[in-house]
Amino acid sequence: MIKETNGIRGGRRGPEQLDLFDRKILGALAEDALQSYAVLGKAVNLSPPAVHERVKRLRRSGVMKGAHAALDGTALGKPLLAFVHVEAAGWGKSERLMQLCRFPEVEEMHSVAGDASVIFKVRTGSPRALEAFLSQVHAVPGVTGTKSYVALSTYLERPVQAEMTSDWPEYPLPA
Amino acid sequence: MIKETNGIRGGRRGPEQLDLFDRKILGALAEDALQSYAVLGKAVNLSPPAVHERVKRLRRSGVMKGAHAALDGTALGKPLLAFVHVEAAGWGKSERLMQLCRFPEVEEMHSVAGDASVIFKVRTGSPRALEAFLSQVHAVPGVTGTKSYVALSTYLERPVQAEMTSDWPEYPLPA
DNA sequence: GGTGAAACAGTCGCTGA
DNA sequence: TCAGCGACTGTTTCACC
Repeated sequence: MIKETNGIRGGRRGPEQLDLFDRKILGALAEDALQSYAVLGKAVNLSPPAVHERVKRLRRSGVMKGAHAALDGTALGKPLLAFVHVEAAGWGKSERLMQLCRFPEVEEMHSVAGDASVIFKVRTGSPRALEAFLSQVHAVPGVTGTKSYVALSTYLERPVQAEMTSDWPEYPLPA
Repeated sequence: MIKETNGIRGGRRGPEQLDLFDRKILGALAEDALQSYAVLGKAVNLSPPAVHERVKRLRRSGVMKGAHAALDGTALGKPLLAFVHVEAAGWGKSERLMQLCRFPEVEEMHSVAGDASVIFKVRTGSPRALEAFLSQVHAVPGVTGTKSYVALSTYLERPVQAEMTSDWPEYPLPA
């Protein structure tokens, strides 16, 4: 006989709900993934092994996919950030278009609903490099046009946040 | 007398150029910020203390700003990703608009050149929550309209890459 | 999930080139 | 002056309560 120690159903696996401890741990790791389990445990009132156990579980379940260094694009020689909207005849997502992801300048690629088929987020070293990317996009069969939005200032750029505003409509604007 | 051992000028400090070792280290840390200096050193053929010294220097100079955990939006209960373009009368960037960054659903905010003043990247739990965000945007004085691009699929989403394609125009499409 | 101990890696000082 | 080596400190991680 199987003892049900996991809450509701013993057989449930995968999309298990996250409790407040998990949210706090994930939020702290999203801010700084390099802090030790000791300080992490202090922040959430848990022992280091307990934190470690939860982090391992969160990584296994796929909620936390890893940790990445945050690099400064300008310092790396890529001061130009742009969002490129691609309009295409028919179904925009083609194998040919996805090959553009090979370029290290491309950071994101989404297919979207709206008056665009695909949106690229591109960080280049110069307007010339952005032009070269656009020429590559236009060389893809089916592409009918592009619209580029060059970032003048970036006021916020952060990873996925663990918190949610529980009830949006009534949520007050924070002071 | 000061010996010039740092390449060109001994007195230069701050925006020092990155050599191939730095690029490799940064690239490896962008992929996985949690790997030890030992394996990092093996990857770039450097001793662990040497790698550590370089990482410290890169953090001081601001090229590497930190490390963040990569969380899965869907697993966190935020399956809906959207880019919201804000059109505003006059200069779009207002203090009132920047307060929207307080919402954890907002991940990016850029002022851009093009037929939009500001672009938000928003990750919400439901269409209802996105609607609530849009209502907050429209409540900001000066905002004349919004255009939302809801992501249907995300084909690529990665941090700033350390590599650059040295010469874009002639760069061949990778197979 | 908490407590202890062992294994491990990060960190500093030293030596050699 | 810089890279490689060894000892100390702190963290990770395991077995047990």
